[in-house]
Amino acid sequence: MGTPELARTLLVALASDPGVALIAVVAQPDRPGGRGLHLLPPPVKIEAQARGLPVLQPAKARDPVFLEQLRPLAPDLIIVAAYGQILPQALLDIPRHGCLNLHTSLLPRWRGAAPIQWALASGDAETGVTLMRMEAGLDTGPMVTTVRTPITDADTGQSLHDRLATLGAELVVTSLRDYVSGRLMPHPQPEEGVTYARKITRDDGRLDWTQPARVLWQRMRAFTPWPGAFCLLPQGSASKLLKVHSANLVAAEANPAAPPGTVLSAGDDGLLIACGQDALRLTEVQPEGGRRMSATAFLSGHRVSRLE
RNA sequence: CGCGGGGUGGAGCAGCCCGGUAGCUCGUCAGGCUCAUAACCUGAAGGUCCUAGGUUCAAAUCCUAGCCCCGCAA
Repeated sequence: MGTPELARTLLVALASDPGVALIAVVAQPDRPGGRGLHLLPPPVKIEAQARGLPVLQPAKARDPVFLEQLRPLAPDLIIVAAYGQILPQALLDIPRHGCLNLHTSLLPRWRGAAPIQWALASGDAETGVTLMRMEAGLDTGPMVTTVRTPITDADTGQSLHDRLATLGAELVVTSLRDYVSGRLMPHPQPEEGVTYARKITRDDGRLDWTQPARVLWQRMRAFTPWPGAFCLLPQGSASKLLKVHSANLVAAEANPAAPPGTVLSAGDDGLLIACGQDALRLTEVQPEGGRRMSATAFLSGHRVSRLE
């Protein structure tokens, strides 16, 4: 059971394991998306269909009709990755070996919806994936295995996601047999260190210049590719959106007088913006309606003294 | 028919409403100055103004259709 790219990666790994017999794939229903709001099938569905696997897409996983549909399939095990819905106990009880969840953090840190992003946004030095036995609670179940990976300055939500997806898929494939045979026993999560990774919203991408530059830099990378980082470009009475694709952290030279958002300098090396503490050098931006471009290119057609 | 912005020398933009001389910043090239707030001065090269029709004496500009890029929304 899963929905987005993470689940697709896992599905590919499982499908290539001759020891695993996939019975069915469960994903969230197709949702309208993209320009024009066409109905888009989730990545895991596309992959499953390409491999001729049955796909179930219940509107609600707790729907009794769905549960009765699932029960006769008699799965030994259900593996879940970013399915996107709470699974009721009645569902967790169906497989003989229970349900395993692949969670993209080092539990109990960052339980919840957006663990990859919040690990990055919070400046964690490392993160990882946890394979855990599911309980009714939100990511509270006992852990089977874990893989750790350091977070580098170059990491973004995208790069971390891809890496964790690969690591996670390998982890599942390598530990599946030991779990089923009982050689790998789940152990409870520590009670210390629990944090929650709440869902990301559009507004999380908004750059608040009163924040320290380091925080903005971390959030920028965390929220790539979505919602990305953006601020407002004052234009007459209105304001236009300005996305920031890449930026560097710059230690503040003495410039306490400049209010946050002030353009400290602009030139071939980008746009230097005053923050609550230190400064951020924007090197690649994208004005609303335009394509992404270097800050230098942007400056050729725009005079800007302040961002909001 | 979800909403909206855009396609103009190599790059980024203005001009379009109110048709009539191709503009600005950067880059390139040549020269000057001598080291400059992102913005020193002078000169030069470089453009089928996305495409196809239409209106007009005249279309980057108005009308119609199409292609391409992007933001919001998910």
